[in-house]
Amino acid sequence: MQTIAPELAELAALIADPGRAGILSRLMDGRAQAASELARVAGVTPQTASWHLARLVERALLKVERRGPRRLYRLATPLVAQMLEGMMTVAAIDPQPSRPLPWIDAEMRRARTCYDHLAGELGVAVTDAMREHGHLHLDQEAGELTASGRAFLRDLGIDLRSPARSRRLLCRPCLDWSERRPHLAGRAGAAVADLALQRDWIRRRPQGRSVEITAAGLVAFRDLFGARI
Amino acid sequence: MQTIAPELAELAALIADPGRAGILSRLMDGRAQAASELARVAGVTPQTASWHLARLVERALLKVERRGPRRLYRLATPLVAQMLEGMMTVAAIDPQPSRPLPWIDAEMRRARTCYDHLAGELGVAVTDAMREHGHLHLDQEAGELTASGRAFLRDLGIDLRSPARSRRLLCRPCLDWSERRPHLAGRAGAAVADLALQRDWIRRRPQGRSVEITAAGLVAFRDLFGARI
DNA sequence: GCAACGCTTCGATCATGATCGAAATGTTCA
DNA sequence: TGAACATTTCGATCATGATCGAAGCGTTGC
Repeated sequence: MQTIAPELAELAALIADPGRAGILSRLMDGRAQAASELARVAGVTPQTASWHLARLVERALLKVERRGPRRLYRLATPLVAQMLEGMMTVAAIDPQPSRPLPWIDAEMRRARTCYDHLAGELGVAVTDAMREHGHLHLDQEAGELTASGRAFLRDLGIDLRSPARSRRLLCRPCLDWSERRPHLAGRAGAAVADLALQRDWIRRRPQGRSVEITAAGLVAFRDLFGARI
Repeated sequence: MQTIAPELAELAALIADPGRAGILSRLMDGRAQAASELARVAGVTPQTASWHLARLVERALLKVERRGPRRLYRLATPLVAQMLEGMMTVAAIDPQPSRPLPWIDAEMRRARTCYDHLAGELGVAVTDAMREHGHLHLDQEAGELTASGRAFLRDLGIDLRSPARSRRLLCRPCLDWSERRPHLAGRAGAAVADLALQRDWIRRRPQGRSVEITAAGLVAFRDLFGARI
């Protein structure tokens, strides 16, 4: 039975090193980072990080662009982010009753971006609020934006039309590994996160992929979305 | 930045061994298999397979049930299957221009089950046909069953109502790693696969997770679904 | 109870790959 | 052109874990 198992193992081996896992995790916000920053989060020397990065690029998990004397690395495709989402979900479950759950950084748990959409308590609260207001149907597997939801996002100034065809799919669930419940992803989720950044409801923290909810953001998420946050 | 990276690496390390990857791949059809069968597909001795299986169970990727003198292993949750789907998708891409694509077993490419739904050429053909008949909207991220699609499945004898609430989500895409295009998954996909097995349109092959399309199945998929297969 | 069978545990061996110091490469700016 | 800086390459060392033979355990059936 010739199958894909060898490639699967090879891919997994690439993620199996704590340094490389840290690098990939750091890049899950979709932005590009310099090699030195990635060496820092991986907790290794620059030369070791360079070795790791070369392997990740070679296997096309990352792509690199030169910006002056530094090299910026980012996830090669959204597919890689989606794969990592799925792995983190399983990694966070680990329902070994005896073993205590890993303590997760409070800022990460509170609010972060997951590639292009909101995650953490914030992401789940916004999703729950939209669901309660009838803007959204969502379960672990699938999601659907209602007419009410389309109108709601339109009123917020989000244009969901795109150069694609008229009938479009906007909404998918993404299982939040820290909250263990689904939050809004897909085009609609990305649009909400974009809006929040543009209106300064959230700000990216200089390091890590957690975000800070501004005072204006707290008001907006509560009043506009009805989120309990 | 305390994050989930160490757990991610640990999880990946578990999949990074070719033997364990083969075992997990073999179990992707959702059924339980005996340790000896899994040793065979992994290409290792029974004692080595036992060691691998113990690690996978300990980390809750698999669960085991004793059936007489033998032990049957299966994926612990659908979440594990979904994670492996995502990894296989990335593993199959590997767009290194120089390296030739792995040759994929013809039977696997033709038709197989992906946990609970159809995959391979068959899965994609059925999905495409449903899409062309307006039963389905599907892109890489999200999916939606139309009213026409609900009626179509109802006429086939598929009852999509479940003990859950009335407005339900049935449909998600699953990126087919051999065809590199999305096929139908979620509750609707599982229902179609169930139907095909019940009506003997497909038969599970004794070993491996590829399935055989019967003569009746070929007719059914072509005439009932309009699939080009 | 005993034999047959499936599976697991133990112990020793062996290979792979992660690491960092040192040095080289490449880019920018003066 | 030369200095400063980011990153990569090279080489040697070291730790982890995959493997299988041999032996042990547990279940079934006679």
